[in-house]
Amino acid sequence: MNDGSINACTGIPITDSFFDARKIMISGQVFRMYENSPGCFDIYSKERFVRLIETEEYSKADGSAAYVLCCSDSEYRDYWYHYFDLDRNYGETVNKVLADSGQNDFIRKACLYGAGIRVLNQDLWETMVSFIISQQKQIPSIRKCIERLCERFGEYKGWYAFPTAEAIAAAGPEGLKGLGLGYRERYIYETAVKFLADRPEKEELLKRGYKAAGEYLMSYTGIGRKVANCILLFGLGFKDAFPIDTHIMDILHREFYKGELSRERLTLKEYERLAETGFGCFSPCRGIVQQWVFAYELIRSGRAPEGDKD
DNA sequence: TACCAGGATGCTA
DNA sequence: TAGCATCATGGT
Repeated sequence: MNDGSINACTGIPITDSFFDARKIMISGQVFRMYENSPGCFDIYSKERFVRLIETEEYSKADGSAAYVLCCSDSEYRDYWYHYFDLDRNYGETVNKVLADSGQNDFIRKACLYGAGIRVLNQDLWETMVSFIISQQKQIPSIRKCIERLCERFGEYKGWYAFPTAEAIAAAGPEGLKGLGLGYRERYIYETAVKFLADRPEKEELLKRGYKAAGEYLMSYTGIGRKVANCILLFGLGFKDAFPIDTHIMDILHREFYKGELSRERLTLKEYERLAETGFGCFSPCRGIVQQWVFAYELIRSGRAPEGDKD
């Protein structure tokens, strides 16, 4: 992705104990994060790029290696600090979840595994497109589609920026062919057109609240309940949003459902009830726990994606 | 070859 | 409102 011209690293140390770049990368919430070489992570967000390097120069409280974020003070202050959710105390969340998880061994293990996974605050438009693409696709395939989309429509700045809605809308409904998007081509094109017409502002959607913002997102073609919850969680910062996908359904059925129906025969309403039963106690940060549980399930089942470049 | 993937849509009853 | 078939494409 990066052509190699971006190597300067002035360095902002990140020594938070609850920060694990590799786990964040493979956790399925972000698709443009790569481990370039061992301990060296490249992250692209909207039109921005930053490099995150694991280093012995700084250490976490437990003595393990911390990180250096290669950007200026102002870039860190204005963008990446919030992007990595560094204004949130994850230690408190971990302790609360461990205390509230009761006798549920799966949640305890997921919390201990996922404690370094921060729920990133990503760009609204980028999460809308990314999670429209994500439906019925495996994570490596999602990453490839998004990269091809960036290379075709993104502005080149030494790396490819995420395409603007203008660029995708201007390409027309036929312009998205050949990227491996399949039936999602129409969803993305129509979403770009509506996004340009509405020009939704993040702050305004936040004011509307979780429910109304979700309903607005679902007015786009290709955004249903699950994708809307991903956008609410990763793009708008509603940390209580709880996306229910196939993996979460597996978990809910296996760990919380005590009935006789098979996994396929349970209705979405029943899964929502199970989610409230199992995870309602973690409000107002159910989404963070969801992300830990999701990531742990990927690892546990051997389906975690590789994060390195092709 | 058959099946599945961080689902959504449109039709039918 | 619920249940169902269908929707491209890539990977195993």
